[in-house]
Formats: sequence, structure tokens, C-alpha cells
Amino acid sequence: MTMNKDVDPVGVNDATLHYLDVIYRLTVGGDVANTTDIAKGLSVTPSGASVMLKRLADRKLVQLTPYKGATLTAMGKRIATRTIRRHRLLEMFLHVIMKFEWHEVDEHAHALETSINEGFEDRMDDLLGHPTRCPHGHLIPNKDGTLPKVNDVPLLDQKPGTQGVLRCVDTDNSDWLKYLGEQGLKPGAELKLKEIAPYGGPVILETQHQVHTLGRNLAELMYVEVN
Amino acid sequence: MTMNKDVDPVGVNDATLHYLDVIYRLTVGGDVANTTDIAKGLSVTPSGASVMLKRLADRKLVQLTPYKGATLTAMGKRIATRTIRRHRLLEMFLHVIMKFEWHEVDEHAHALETSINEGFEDRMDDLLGHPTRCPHGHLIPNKDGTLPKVNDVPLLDQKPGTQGVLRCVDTDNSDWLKYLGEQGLKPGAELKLKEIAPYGGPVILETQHQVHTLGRNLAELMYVEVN
DNA sequence: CGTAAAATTTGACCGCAGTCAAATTTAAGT
DNA sequence: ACTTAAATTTGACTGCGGTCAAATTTTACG
Repeated sequence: MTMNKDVDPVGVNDATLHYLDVIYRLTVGGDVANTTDIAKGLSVTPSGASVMLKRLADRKLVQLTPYKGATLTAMGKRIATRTIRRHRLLEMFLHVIMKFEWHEVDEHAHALETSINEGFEDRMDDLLGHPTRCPHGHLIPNKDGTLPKVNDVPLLDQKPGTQGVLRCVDTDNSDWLKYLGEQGLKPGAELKLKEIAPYGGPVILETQHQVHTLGRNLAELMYVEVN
Repeated sequence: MTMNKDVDPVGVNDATLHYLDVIYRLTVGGDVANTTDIAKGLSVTPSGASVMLKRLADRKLVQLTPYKGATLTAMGKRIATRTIRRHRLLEMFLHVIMKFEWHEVDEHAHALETSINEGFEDRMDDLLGHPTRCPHGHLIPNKDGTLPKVNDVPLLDQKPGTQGVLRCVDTDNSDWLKYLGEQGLKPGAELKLKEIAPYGGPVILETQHQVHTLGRNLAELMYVEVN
């Protein structure tokens, strides 16, 4: 087992990686991650998460303000992005090489992300031709932890009439992904926003030869690159 | 995570799977596995292994005779063969699909074997066309736990002059495998046994256009199918 | 056979990551 | 501002898989 001392301080095990992973997701956007959400993300009680967070703080992986919440330290973020890189490379690998459907890959990738090492990570990256996104369109961090620069904007921030390319569908809900996939609403799809009905109403958009009417909860997952 | 109740009684976790795996390897051949060897195989102290063996016995996964040793119960063997199937399918997958060298695959497979589920196992099996052997030539158990029937015999049990096909190299020693691979001594190689020097001396054998002189320790790893 | 060496088990302990219930702190609403 | 509700932490506990040292059992040999 290769130990990269730069990214692997003592005691970084599976549980730790999953905590950092969840905290990362909750704090992209600049928020602080609160204990309850972290616990939810890990299917653990808030008390358990609270204890673990203190341990992570002792190891200098998270910045913890009691009763307020947690963010990642630089080291914590470094480790988290590595796990996320592996997760998203795995998703891509599972989809492209192993022919799993895009709604199946998250579960498998989650089970494997803490078990693979750098050699495996690099081999996937090579076989895939150094992809920059996972099948859902999330960005794959570079090996140094940085993220590629892109121009994704939330679909629902756009004015009706906007045309663009669907770049990311931001959910791991397998059922929703399956449904959207069947509609052809996957990254790469050309689409035009027709209408956003007021008061949380449906969103109407158009692809090649089809018109789609989606609920707000699905539409708000979508990020596009405007033409 | 799919739980196959047939093969997954309560409390079958990573550690358990690795114990069963090691005990399986130590007991093919009909021997009883003793505590020290099990401990060695898992890089654990004998006392730790002793305690764990009692737990496995309580769970009816091993048949334990105190101070004498352990064998697998039917259920233990069932679970072990499943792990071994996954391990060897993984090795094949890593070699054929991911282009790892045959001396690299055991380490990766070991790290992954307890993390994949049945869907992953089946997908590998399909992609590989239902292989019956791993890259080293070990048999891949069928899904029902049975082993394919073959005619492998130990090379050193043969008389000089015997010709055959190398079918299995029974070691996970990476260095030895690398060396033998460089010599072309991998499963599938046609070879002829020339001489077994007496008193533990070297073994001389011939492939296509080459003569190889090997130490006993390497030669005794080889199994052949006699022409 | 008896004794010394080797193998094995037991006992006391540890660290990790959980649980639940109780105590505490923070936030929200009238 | 006060009171209640919600979020969070603490404390006492559990199970798992280890460690080490000591006690025990088995084995091997002169």
C-alpha cells in the first residue's frame, strides 16, 4: 500500500476519508458544515458525528467551532479532493470501461474510493484519457487538488430562450438520474430553456426533437454552458 | 450494498473475509490451519488470531479444535470461495482490462476483493468472457463455489523428458513473478523438463528457443498439463 | 519418561467508531 | 426578554479487532 506522506498524515482511514468527503461536499460554496448534516450524509447519529469531528479537529483535518460547525483545513481539503478525484475517476471508469449505467456508478464508486491506491488512480486516468468530468458532469480534481476551470451556470438562473449545452446534473439520486437519462437529459445534450412557470411550477425545455416538462426539483439540478 | 443472504450470515465484514480467505488457502490440500500460520498470513499476532478464530467458530464459519487448529465449515468455505472468486476475477480484470503486469495484480486485488459486490463481480466475469483462471493460473471458482476440473500436475513430480504446457505458477511473491514473467515462464508456455539435479539442485527446462535453469524454490511453484 | 521448547490460549488492556440518554447551548417566536 | 424548540455536545456504554505478557497445552528429544 503506497503511502503518500504529503497527503497521508497518520491515521487516515476509511471512516476519516468518508467524513472529509461529506464535509467537502457540504462546504463547497463557502458554507460551514453543521453536525446534523454531516451525520445525515454518513448515516450516523449526530452524537457520533460530533465525537468524530472532534477527533478530526485534533488531527488538524477540520476546523471546528463547537456548536457552530466545521470546515476543512488545507490538509483536510487536500485529502478530500484526492478522494473525490478517485470517486469521480471511478465513476467514469465504471461507466466508460465497465459499461455501468450512469445511475449505477455512484454506489460502486463509493464502495471502492477508499480502497484504491495511487497506481490504480493513475491507471484509470490514463485509460480514460485524463477526463475532466464524471458521468454526471462533476469536475474531476487534478492530482494537485485544483479544479479545471469551466463556465457552468445553473439552468434556472437563465432567461427563457437561452440555448446551451447541459454540462452537469448535480445529484446522486439513482431514480432521478435513471429518469433523466431515459429522457436524453445527460451532459452533452443541446438544450433550449423555454419557460420557467412561476411559483415553483414546472420548467419547460427543448432538446433536439423533444420537449421536456420537468419539476423544479429536477430542473434545479442542471448546470449548462450557455452558447 | 446487495446482501446475498445465502452467502452472507450476520457480521461478515472485511476482517472476517480475510480470515476465511487465509484459512481457505491453508486448508486446500486437506490440512488443518494452525494459529501461527493464520496469524502470519494476516500480519497479526497469534494471540489476536486466536481470539478471532474463536469468534469465527461462534459464528459457525470455522471448525475449531483448541490447540489443534481450524478448518472451514461449509458456510465458511462458501464465503471464502466467493471472496477467492472475486480476488481472481479482479486479478484477471486488472491484467487484461487495466493492463497491470501479472506481478502487480495480487496487491490491488487484495485491497478490492472485500469492497466489490455481486454486480461488479458479474460485470467483470462478463467483460472477461467467463475466464476459468487468474493470470497466475489459479482456478476461478464458479458462482456456486465449485471449481473447474483440470489436469494440472506439479512440474517436479514429472520425469525428465516430460513435455507439457505451464498452467499455474503458485505464488504471490511479486519479485519471483516478475522474474519468471521476464523469462517467458507464464501460463500457456510450452515447456519440456530436461533435468532435476539431485539434492535440491537446480531444475533445467526448455521453452521455445530457450533453456532455463531455475532454483528448486521457483520450479516447485509450477504446475503443468502434460501433453 | 521427563523436560525444555514451541505453539496456543487467556487476561488485561487499547483505539476506533459507533449507540442512547441526558445535559447543554443556540436559535426562534411571541 | 423569555420561553420553547432545535441543534449540539457530553457521558456512559458497546463491539470489534488488535496488542503484550503471562499461563497453559502440546510437541519433540535426549
